[in-house]
Amino acid sequence: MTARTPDAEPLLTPAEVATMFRVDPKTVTRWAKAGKLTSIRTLGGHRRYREAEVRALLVGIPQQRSEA
Amino acid sequence: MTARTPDAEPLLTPAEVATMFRVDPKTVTRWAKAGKLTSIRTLGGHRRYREAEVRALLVGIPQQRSEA
DNA sequence: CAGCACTCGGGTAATTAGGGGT
DNA sequence: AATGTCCTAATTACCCGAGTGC
Repeated sequence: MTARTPDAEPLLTPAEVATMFRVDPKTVTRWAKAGKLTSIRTLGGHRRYREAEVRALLVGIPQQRSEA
Repeated sequence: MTARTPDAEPLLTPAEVATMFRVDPKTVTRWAKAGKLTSIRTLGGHRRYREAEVRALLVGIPQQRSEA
C-alpha cells in the first residue's frame, strides 16, 4: 500500500537537523540565514531543509593511525 | 510532537568530552587535530564528537601497568 | 474550535576556535 | 611530545512573546 510519492525530495524540520548536528534549532536557522544551508519555506514562514544536503554536510574526519 | 530522528548518531560537545576525560576542552581539540579522535564540524566550525567512539575509548583503556 | 509542540523573530550570556607561550 | 592557561574573534545556547503546523 505504498502511498503515492509525488516527486518531492525528503525534507527535514529544524529540530531534526539540529538533533543530527547536536546543536540548537536556532543555530540551524542561522545557517539558513547565512546561506550555508538551503532552506525551503512553508507558506507560514517555517523552514524545511533538504535531507540529502544535510547528510552530505554531516561528514566526520576519521581517526588516523600511525602504526609502525 | 517530538521530531523524528532520521539516522543520526549521538554526538557530544567538546565540553562534554572534556568532562568525561577530566581534561581541558582545548586538549580534546588537540586530540581531534591530531587525528586521534573522529571529529564532525558544525557549519560554524565547532567540533562534535561521536559518543560511541568516546565511550569506547574511555572503557578501552586496559591497565598496562598497575602502579608498582 | 481548541490545544500543544514547534518555529519564528530579536537580544544577551556562555562555548569554542585559533595562535602563542609555560 | 603533551597539557594547561591567556588573549581576541566567532559561533553557539538560552531568554522572551507571538505565530504556525497538525
